[in-house]
Order: sequence, then C-alpha cells, then structure tokens
Amino acid sequence: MSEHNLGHEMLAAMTKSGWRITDQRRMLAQIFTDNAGYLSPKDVYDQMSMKYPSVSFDTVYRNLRMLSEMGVLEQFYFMDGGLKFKGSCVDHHHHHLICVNCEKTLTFEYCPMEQQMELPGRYKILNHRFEVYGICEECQEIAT
Amino acid sequence: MSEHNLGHEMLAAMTKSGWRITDQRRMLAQIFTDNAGYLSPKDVYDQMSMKYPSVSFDTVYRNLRMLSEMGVLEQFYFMDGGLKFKGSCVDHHHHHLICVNCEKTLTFEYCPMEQQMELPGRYKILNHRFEVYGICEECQEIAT
DNA sequence: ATTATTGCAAACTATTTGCAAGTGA
DNA sequence: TCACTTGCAAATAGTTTGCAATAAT
Repeated sequence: MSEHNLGHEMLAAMTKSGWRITDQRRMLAQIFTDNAGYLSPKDVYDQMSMKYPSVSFDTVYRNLRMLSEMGVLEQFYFMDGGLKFKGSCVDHHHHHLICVNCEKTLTFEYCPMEQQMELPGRYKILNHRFEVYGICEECQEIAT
Repeated sequence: MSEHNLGHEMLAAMTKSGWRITDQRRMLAQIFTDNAGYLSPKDVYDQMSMKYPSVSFDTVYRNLRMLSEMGVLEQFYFMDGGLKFKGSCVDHHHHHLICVNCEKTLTFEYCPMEQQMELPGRYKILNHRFEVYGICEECQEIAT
C-alpha cells in the first residue's frame, strides 16, 4: 500500500533529518497518509485534537512548517489566501485540478512548461505554478 | 497615454458604480496608474501617506477590496501568501512572468488552457492559474 | 441636506515566539 | 542524561468592523 509508505516515508525523513519521533509527529504522518487532499492548519489541529486533546496549535504549525521545509509536505496558498498542506509526491512533477467547492484535488501530468513558449524579458526561470479550478462531479450533482 | 486612461477608467468605474470620488480614491487611481506591478496594501498605504499623512490602513483596505470586487484591480496571493494588487488588464487574457526578487511582472500571451489537454475527473472547469517565476535581467546582474 | 466615506480604536484571525516542563534517543 | 519537543501564554502581523466626525453629491 502506497498509503502506508507515505507515513513511513515521512517518519523516515524526520529521523534522517535528526528529528525525534513524537506521538504528535507520528499522528501528523498518519493524517497526511489518510488524507490525499489539502488540509489547513486548523483541519490538522482538529484531527489531532481528537486523539490528543491537549495538542496545541503552535505545535501543529511548527511541525507543518518543518515538514514542508523538508519537502515532505507541499505548502499551498489557495486563491483566497488560505494556507493548506498536503503530502507531496516527490516522485514526479504534476499539476492539480482542484474543486473550488470541496477542494478535492486530482493530479494530471500535462505541464505547460514542456511547450516551447516564448517568454519575454530574459528572466532566469526558476519555477512555475499551474492549477485548474472547477467543480468536481459530486459537487455538481449536489448543486443541481 | 494609456497610463492616463487607466486612472480615468478607474475613476469612471467608481462613479458608474455609484461611489464618490474622494481625494484618497483619486490618489489610489494615480498610484496604480504609475505602478505597473503588484503592490501590497502596505505599499499602497506608504505611498498614500506621503501625500495624506492622516490616511488610515482600513481606508486603503476598504478601497482596495472595493476596486478588486469591481474588477478594476486584480487581487493576487503570492507564493508566500502575501496579498498584492495591481491594475487589471480587462481587455485580454494573459499570464504573468514574475521576478521572485523584485516582483517586476511581465505579461505573456501563451495560455496552457488553449491546448487540448486531458483532465481527469469530469470537473466543470471554471478558471485557472498559471504563473512563471524567475529572476529578471536586472536582478540577475545585481546578484552577480 | 443627505448619505457615503473617512479615521480612529478596537476586534479579530492567523501565525509566531519565549520559556518552563515534559519526553525521546 | 541531555538535547529536542511540547504546551501555555503572550506577542505579532494582517485584515476587518463599529462608530462618530467629515466630506461628496
């Protein structure tokens, strides 16, 4: 199961970087293993506080930040500026199709940078951002 | 001068929507006429307070929000989550090439959505976001 | 004159930091 | 043991809101 692997991957990455494996971090790994989509710090906090009622917001923030600095999580600001995280697929480059209603996210392989497009101004290209927004099939049905 | 036009356009749009033209709003229009790039609320506030030392942050925010709801300004969250505004080019669809150092922004016409790409999941596509990030020529020289 | 707009202050949200107590290696 | 991590509380940054005074129409 690739799901199990993500959790192990995350824990392994932490150990490799010299971080200790605490219950909270173990659970963080579990949460992002179980949830394929984007989670806000609050989402994560809510899930964590079910098992660890005493968990604090700053611990969630600290660990989310650490994990995204490590590249294990992807940090992402939505169109409305809300910060979210998701387990990152380090293995291959792809982009996202995101439901503006429920935020269910699908990945696709097409990348516009593979095209030979003419860009102005002799910039040294570093990276890019490409997302498609829409309404997923389920949310379309609900809206009807 | 198209610059002059943008200022007039903005003021005209305000009047058309039934908003009063105050000195602050006149100056807002001027600021986005003179600055082609992205400005944060603070940038705008700083510029405004040079001429109107008593201007308040909330007035800046209110007007920026109103103007972007009207479509005269484009609202934009950068990769780091920072909110910025810029005079919008309503006339044609395009994307941006943004310098990660100085935020100088160039536009280009290529749009990935014109390609026939296969997207998963039967989403009803609403919009998209495509930006290319890099370092502009000037900033490359400075860095050297 | 009437009503929208402003500036102030305060509220609010999201995120970060200092520090003593707790915990993993 | 010993350094890392946590939770608390407080600080900070960014943005929004209520309201009386002000200014545009």
